[in-house]
Amino acid sequence: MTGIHDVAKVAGVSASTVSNVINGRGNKMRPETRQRVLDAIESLKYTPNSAARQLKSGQNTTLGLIIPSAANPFWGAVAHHVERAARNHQYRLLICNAERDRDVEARYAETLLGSGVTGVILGSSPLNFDHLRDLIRRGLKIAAFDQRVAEVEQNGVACSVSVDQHLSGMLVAQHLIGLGHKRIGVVTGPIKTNSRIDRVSGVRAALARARLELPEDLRWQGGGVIGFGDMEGSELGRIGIRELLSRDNPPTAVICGNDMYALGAYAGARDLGYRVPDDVSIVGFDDIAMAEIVYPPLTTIRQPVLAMAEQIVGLLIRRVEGDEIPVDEAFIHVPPQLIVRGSTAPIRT
Amino acid sequence: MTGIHDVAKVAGVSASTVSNVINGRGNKMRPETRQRVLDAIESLKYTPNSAARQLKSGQNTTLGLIIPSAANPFWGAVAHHVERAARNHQYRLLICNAERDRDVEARYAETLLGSGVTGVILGSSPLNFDHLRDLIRRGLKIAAFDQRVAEVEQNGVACSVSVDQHLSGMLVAQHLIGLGHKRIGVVTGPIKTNSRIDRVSGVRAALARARLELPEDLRWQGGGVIGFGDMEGSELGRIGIRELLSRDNPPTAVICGNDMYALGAYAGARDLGYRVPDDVSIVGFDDIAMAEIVYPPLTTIRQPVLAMAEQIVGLLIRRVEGDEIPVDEAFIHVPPQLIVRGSTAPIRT
DNA sequence: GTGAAAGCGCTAACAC
DNA sequence: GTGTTAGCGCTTTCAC
Repeated sequence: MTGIHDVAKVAGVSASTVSNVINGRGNKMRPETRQRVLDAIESLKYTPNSAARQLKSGQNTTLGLIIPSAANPFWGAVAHHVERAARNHQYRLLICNAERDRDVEARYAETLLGSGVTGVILGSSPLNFDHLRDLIRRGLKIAAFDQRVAEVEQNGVACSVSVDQHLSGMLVAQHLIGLGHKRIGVVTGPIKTNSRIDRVSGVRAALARARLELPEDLRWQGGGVIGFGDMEGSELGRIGIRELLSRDNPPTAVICGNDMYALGAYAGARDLGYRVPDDVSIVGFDDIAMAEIVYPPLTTIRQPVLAMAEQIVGLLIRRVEGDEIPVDEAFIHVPPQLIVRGSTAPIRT
Repeated sequence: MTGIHDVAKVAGVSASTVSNVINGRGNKMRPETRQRVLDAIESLKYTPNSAARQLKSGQNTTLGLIIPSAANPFWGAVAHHVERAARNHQYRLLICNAERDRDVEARYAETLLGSGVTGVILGSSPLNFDHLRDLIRRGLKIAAFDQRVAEVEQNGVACSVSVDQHLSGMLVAQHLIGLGHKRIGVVTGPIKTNSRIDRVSGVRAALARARLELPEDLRWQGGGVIGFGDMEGSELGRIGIRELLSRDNPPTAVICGNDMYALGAYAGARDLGYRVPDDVSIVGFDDIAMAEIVYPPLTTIRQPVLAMAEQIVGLLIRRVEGDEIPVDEAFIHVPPQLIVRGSTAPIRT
C-alpha cells in the first residue's frame, strides 16, 4: 500500500504538505511545491486511504440510501437519481436493499453508521422510525424519501421530501369516480407502509365525498398468500385482481398499490378474460418507465423522482455538514401528478 | 462516540479483552468475563467503529457490486441476490451504479478500493478491464459477473461466473429459424459490451448454419439516436423496431438486446399496427420478472441469477480472504436456458 | 486469562 | 511555507 509518506518522500516534502494538497489547501504553499506533490501522486498512483482519513477526521463524504426493494424499477430509478445527485455534490452513495424488513433496515443503518456514514436516506420504510431511535441518538441523520411528514418530524428525522400520498389516492379515486365507476377495488400487498396507508386513506376520502365506499370484499391485501416475501409486486397484483374479479359483484375499476402491482393486474385481468380498460379500469402509482410502454399504457400518479432526489440529497448534505435547517425548509412537499393514459375508461353502460 | 474503552471500563476489563470478545475470541477468557463484556456492550449500545477496525486490520468484510444500470430490473434482481448472498457470508454489499460509463466505473472501483473494499463484482462492463488495470495491480480483486471468460482471464481477473452469451444468441436464433423465420432483425443500443457482442455473434452463427444472414438493414443499434444516455432500453427498443419494420422488406422476427428492449419493441410494433406474435415475433434476453407478466408473455433466455450470485460471492470471498483458487474452479460457466412463451410464433405462410 | 503498548494512514495543531 | 507531533478507535503481539 502506498501511503502519504511515500508521496512525501518522492516529492521531497513532508507528509502534512501532501495532506494539504490532497485536501485542496494547495494555496498554502508554493505552486511548484504543489505541482511536485501532484506529480508524485500521479506517478505513484496514490489514493488516500479513506478509512484512515475518516477515522481521523470523523468526516465522511458518503451517503447511504436504503431502498425497500431493488426488484421494483421505481426504486431503481430512485437509486439512479439519488446517486447522480450525490455525485454532483462530490459525495458517493452506498445503496442498501432492505427488502421491506425493519430488522434488515436497522442492521443496514447500523452498519452504515458504524462505517461513519451519518447521512442516510430512507425509502418509504415500514410505519415509523422506532427501530432507528438509538441510531438517531448516536448521530445518524435520517432523510425520509417519500414518507409522511408528520410522522417524520415527531421522530427527530433530519429532513424529508415527499409527495402527499393521501392526495395521490384522492386523485386516482376522483379520476375513476369521474369516469362513472362506483365499485372500485383496491389491491395492495400485506405490508404496511405509510405511503401505502395514506394512498388508501386518500381513496376512501374521495369515495366518501362521492357518497361511495370501499367495502371489505373489494379490498385485497394479500391475505393468505404464502411466501409473499419472495414475490414480486406484480405477482401479488395478478393474484389480487383475480380474487377481486371473482367476487359476486366484481369491481369495474381497480386501484393498485403501485405500478408493478398494476402491471401484474393486467395479467390477472387477462387470465380471467377481462379486457383493460373495456371491462375493468386499472390504475397504479409511481409512473415507472414501463407504464407507458405496456398496453394499454397505464394511468398512474407520477412522482417527480429526479427533483425529489436532488432536493433530498441537498438537504441531507446540509444536515450532515452541521447546518441547522429551519423546519419549513427541511420538510418539502411536492405535488403528485395524475397521468391519464389508456388503462382507465368510462364505465360501460 | 462510545468506544472500546468505555465498554472496557464498564465491564471492568481492558480494551483488548473487549476486542477479543467482539472478534469472536471469547473462548480465550472466562465465560463470566465474556458475559460482563457482552452486557456492557449491550447497555452502552456500542458498535465498533469500522473505519478504525479496517485501518488497523487492513481487513474488511464489504464487497462492492458495480452494475451498469439501476434502471434495468435485471440488474435490480442481480443486486438483490448478490446482496443476499453476501449477507449470508456476513459480508455487506455496496452497490454502485456506473451507468455503463467506463470512467464512472473506474472511479467507483477506485473509491471502493480506497475504502478498503478489495472485492468487487462487475456487472457486464464495457469490453475489457483496461481501465481497471492499475487498481488490480494495487490489490483490487475483480469478479466478473456475466462476462466472457477468455477476456476475463487475460486481464488478471479473480474469478467469474457467466453464461455463454454466444450460445444464448444461437439458441434464440435457432428457435426463430425453427419457426420458419428467414428475415430476422436484431435491435440493440449503441453501447458495446461483451455480452451484447457475443449474443449477436451467436445469432449470426446460427443464421450462417442455416445459410441465412443478418443484413445491415436488419441490424439496428441506435445509430443516430440522440441522448440515448438518458433513455431506458425500452425506449430504444421501441424506436429500433419501428425503424426495422419500416424497411422495404421488414423482418418477421426481431431479436432484442435484452428484455427491456423487447418490451419496448412490443410498443414499437403496436405503434405501427403490428401484432405480436402474429405479424412479428419478438425475443429478448434475461427473463426479468415482467417477461411473464406482459402480453404476450415474452420468449427469452433465462440466466439463473440466484445461483450465479451465490457462486460469484462465494468465489470472490475466497479470493479476498487470500485463497488461491485453481483456474478451473474460478471461472464458472452456467448454461443459458431458452424460455419459450407467447411472443414467438411460426411465420405466417 | 488479562493488560500495556505500539502502531494502521491520515489530519490538524502548532512549531519553526 | 513547511515540518513535527500527537492522536482518531481499534487490533495485536507480548508481558504479566
